[in-house]
Amino acid sequence: MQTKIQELRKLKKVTQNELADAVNVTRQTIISLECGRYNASLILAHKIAQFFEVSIEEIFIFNQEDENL
Amino acid sequence: MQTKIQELRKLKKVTQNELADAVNVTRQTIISLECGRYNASLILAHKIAQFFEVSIEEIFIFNQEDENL
DNA sequence: ACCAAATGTCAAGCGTATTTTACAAAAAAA
DNA sequence: TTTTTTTGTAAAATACGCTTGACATTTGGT
Repeated sequence: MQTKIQELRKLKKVTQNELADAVNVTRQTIISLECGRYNASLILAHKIAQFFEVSIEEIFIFNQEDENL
Repeated sequence: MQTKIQELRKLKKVTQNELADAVNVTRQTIISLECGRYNASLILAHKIAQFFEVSIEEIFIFNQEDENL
């Protein structure tokens, strides 16, 4: 699962820590999402999308390899 | 977390089993989602949205009580 | 070159989404 | 009414998102 989190974060000039605080998770979680290590929960995805004022589909990129849960 | 899964499913005249098979999860998972027992993963949400040809935001309804992960 | 902030890695643990199996109730069909 | 399909419930096991804490590396400013 790829995401545009890092891209949007740099556009908005926000640090990992600031984003983590804003959506109420650990910095670790942000790092892992940016590095594509695992898939966010739906609610976290929604919070991040809200933070950047875009839709979930605009941030998270689904490819065929993500067919597993 | 409320969803419109049941509503869309009945519109499309699809059984829980058929939907479960289509998105590659157990029928239990569909039941639990329809009953709002827990929150779907992002990928599952995406697959369900794709199945019904709508956006994630059109199916899953986020309310303030979902502020926890 | 130095210092501090930002980013990254690793490993153990907790909570919860999802699976599995088996069975019960309701609805539809015959 | 009987049979089959669909929907629901319950409990135990597994998988994985997320946390915590400690430490390493990179980046930028002075």
